[in-house]
Amino acid sequence: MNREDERHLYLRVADQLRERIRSGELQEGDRLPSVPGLAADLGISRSTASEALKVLVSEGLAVARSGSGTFVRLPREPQRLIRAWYRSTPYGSPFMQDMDRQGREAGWTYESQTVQAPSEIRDRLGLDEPTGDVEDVVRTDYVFSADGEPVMLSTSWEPLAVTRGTPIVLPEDGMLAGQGVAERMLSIGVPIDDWVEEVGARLGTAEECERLRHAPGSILVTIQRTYYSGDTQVETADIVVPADRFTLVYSGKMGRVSGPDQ
Amino acid sequence: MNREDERHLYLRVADQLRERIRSGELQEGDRLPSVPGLAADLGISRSTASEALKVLVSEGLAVARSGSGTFVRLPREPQRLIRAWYRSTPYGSPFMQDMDRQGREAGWTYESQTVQAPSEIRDRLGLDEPTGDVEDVVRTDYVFSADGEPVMLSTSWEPLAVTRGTPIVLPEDGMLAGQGVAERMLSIGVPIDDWVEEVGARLGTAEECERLRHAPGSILVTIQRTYYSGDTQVETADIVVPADRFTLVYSGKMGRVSGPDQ
DNA sequence: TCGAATTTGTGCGTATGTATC
DNA sequence: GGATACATACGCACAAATTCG
Repeated sequence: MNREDERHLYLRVADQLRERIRSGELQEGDRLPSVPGLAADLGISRSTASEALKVLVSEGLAVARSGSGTFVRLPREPQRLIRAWYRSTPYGSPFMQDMDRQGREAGWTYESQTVQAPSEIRDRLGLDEPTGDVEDVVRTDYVFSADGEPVMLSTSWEPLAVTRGTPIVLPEDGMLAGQGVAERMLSIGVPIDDWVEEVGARLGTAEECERLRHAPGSILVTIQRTYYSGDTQVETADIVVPADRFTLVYSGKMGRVSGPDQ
Repeated sequence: MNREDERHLYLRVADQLRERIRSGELQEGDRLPSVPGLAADLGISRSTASEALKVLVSEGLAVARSGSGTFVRLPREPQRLIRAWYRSTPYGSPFMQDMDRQGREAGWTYESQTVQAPSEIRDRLGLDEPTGDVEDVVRTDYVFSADGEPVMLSTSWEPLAVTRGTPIVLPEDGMLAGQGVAERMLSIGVPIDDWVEEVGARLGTAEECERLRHAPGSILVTIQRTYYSGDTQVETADIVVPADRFTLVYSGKMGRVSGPDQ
């Protein structure tokens, strides 16, 4: 298990703790030895003990709670997030459906503001160069949670050219709040025909990890989703989910053309 | 940009450095200020300066080279890998098509062997418990390259129950070598109707990173692909691509059922 | 409600090892 | 070899969060 007899003290201490987790001696939710405790037991400095615990946290095997302790957190089998079936449904957003299917309680918080779209978003929405300081999109930041635990972040951008003057300018306002983009757009006569998702992965920023209550440096799966009505983009969103919690499931029929440009 | 006026010194220093990268003052490959340099310039301790640089490294914006310095490493614009259009085509595998479209020269090496499927693969292929030591799948390991550079690894599993006694038992043998699974299966009267891809991300193992000529610890996007003919699985594959090189593009029409179990 | 004890996190200092130039 | 750089390891102090009596 050990590589090259491990020159560094903090790595050896981390190995030792990891082994106690692997063997089952320390179980999910158990408290790991405290920094001062470890230091005293092993005759090492508190800094070194702290470094060792940080290794486990960065590996996702533990979470540190300030003032309380460091606790074992075994990686769960990632949940499947279905992203290609039944995309349009009259009852709630795709996320809610997915959580329902898995018997978990979905929740979300959001914050909308009207802004001028940055250039990357302009590209994705097919907007022309801005004229002066005109605000031309509604940006909504979501935090989605399952059983009260934050699990997905999303930033949605909707062009005011599409929604201005309609009852759904603010996504989470009015009768169709929480209904998903497709239903809201349909209600103002803009049916969404096609979707495109661009999937990647990267390390989470400090801010993202904090909002997801994840260790800094966690791997995130990123989705850039764009919705089309005919040939025009009517919404685009940046979605991130922690890679250790979710896998995305796409599916389709073979040999069919199913993209927006055909 | 800053949240809650950033209580912590090392985070403020990190912000400052990040801003110098974002603004273009520090470019790809440039050396960031050294730990002692930062400490002297800003009147902070070396430990704090070191912590600030670690933040950028953990965000993937910089790499630290012991004895040399810490250098800016901007993420490259990833290539798009189309995974939902024109899945079945008579001319070459989906990977070849994709590279063609981008004007890059596709290549691959492979190695096939007949083995007994491990339990996880049995699940994915819907195989029963093995009887003794019977070998029941053909496993093929691929390394795909673009312009001579390795960019994608794939391990494919095909049940012998489907291909035994046919000319395509070995994927890269005979007339249909390099033609993709769908064409090969079709040639023996097994049309592939549906595909399912499960997408995740994780750190690459040392071996994977080496085979991809990537730095150890790179983030990989993982795909578990399964092909169905009717209700039976006829192939499954584990595909990995470096997250800094590729994003995956999926697309579809809204509100259609397009999965294998409907 | 308050305070004492504990724990993590941050920040400072120093020293040493080792890689790079 | 010498200078410089990062990484590890030690020490200490204090702040902030949590727990518990």
